[in-house]
Amino acid sequence: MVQRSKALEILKENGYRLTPQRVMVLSAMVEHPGHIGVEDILQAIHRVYPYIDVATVYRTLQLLKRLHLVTELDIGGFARYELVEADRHHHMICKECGNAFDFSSRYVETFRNTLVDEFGFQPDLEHFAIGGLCSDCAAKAIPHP
Amino acid sequence: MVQRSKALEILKENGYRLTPQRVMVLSAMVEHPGHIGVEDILQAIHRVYPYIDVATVYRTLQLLKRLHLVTELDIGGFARYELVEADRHHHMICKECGNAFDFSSRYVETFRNTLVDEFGFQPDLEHFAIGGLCSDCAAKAIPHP
DNA sequence: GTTAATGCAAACACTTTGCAGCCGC
DNA sequence: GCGGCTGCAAAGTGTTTGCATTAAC
Repeated sequence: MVQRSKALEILKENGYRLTPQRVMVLSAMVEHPGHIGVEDILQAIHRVYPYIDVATVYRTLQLLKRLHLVTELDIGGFARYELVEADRHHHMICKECGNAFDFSSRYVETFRNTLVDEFGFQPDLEHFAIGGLCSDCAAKAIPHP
Repeated sequence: MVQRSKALEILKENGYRLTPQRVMVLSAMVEHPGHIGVEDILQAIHRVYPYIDVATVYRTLQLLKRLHLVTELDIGGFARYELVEADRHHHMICKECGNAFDFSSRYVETFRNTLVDEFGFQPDLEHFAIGGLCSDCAAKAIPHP
């Protein structure tokens, strides 16, 4: 995983300033591993520093995305972000409870190979997410609403 | 594929009224096979009947979705819709040119089985889409922007 | 004639942008 | 001290909702 210090270093190397806000966004993401929404980040930081603005968080996330330090996940109406990890993994997002579960990229390797071989399509597996029902919610599955 | 007449029948069977607006939304989708956004639907209908409202289109699409006549695809900031086809397929969406390509569901069957077996997660493969680079755009690939 | 569906406008949630002042370097 | 960064406020998207009127049945 990308440590916070490493990320800060990369920021600096690319000529960006190390502001407390940027550090706090990174800290929030380190402390909350996995997919995290802007609202969550904001809330986490607010406990420490109540004056940070949504716009700053968005701008910071865009910056981190541009530097390939975080990835953006668009499923479900709003964006979630995640620190880039050394061991790539992907997401199953339950449409019922909204929880997200990870699975290792090795599960999709054969699938990926199929797409490349058959269609020459190069899937972007960093942004890969799949919706569905988690085992819990599937158990209490509801008939058609 | 779900024909328009069949879809209208299903609406009727479920006690919904057959309004011209609903027929027009269905017609627009039949004439524009594949993933289509609300804006596109609106534009298509406006050529024939300029008074239809966005809200009506959204409400109609929600209704059709509830009846499993269309599926919704959330990738990329706004929703796209598609008539349910008899032969399920999925989508590769090129991030460069925006084109969408289909691939048959048999390519994901093994992948699906893995998720079910390993995690008990029931992926919703009607809503399945994957971003990436199509072969054309991959060929003219650009280094990091 | 009932009742559901439409159009309109207003509200919504999430995200982006313009700008004056601030602060990391 | 310079220039990038922040906070604030305002605007921009895409989508949803409340409500009076209209039209399908």
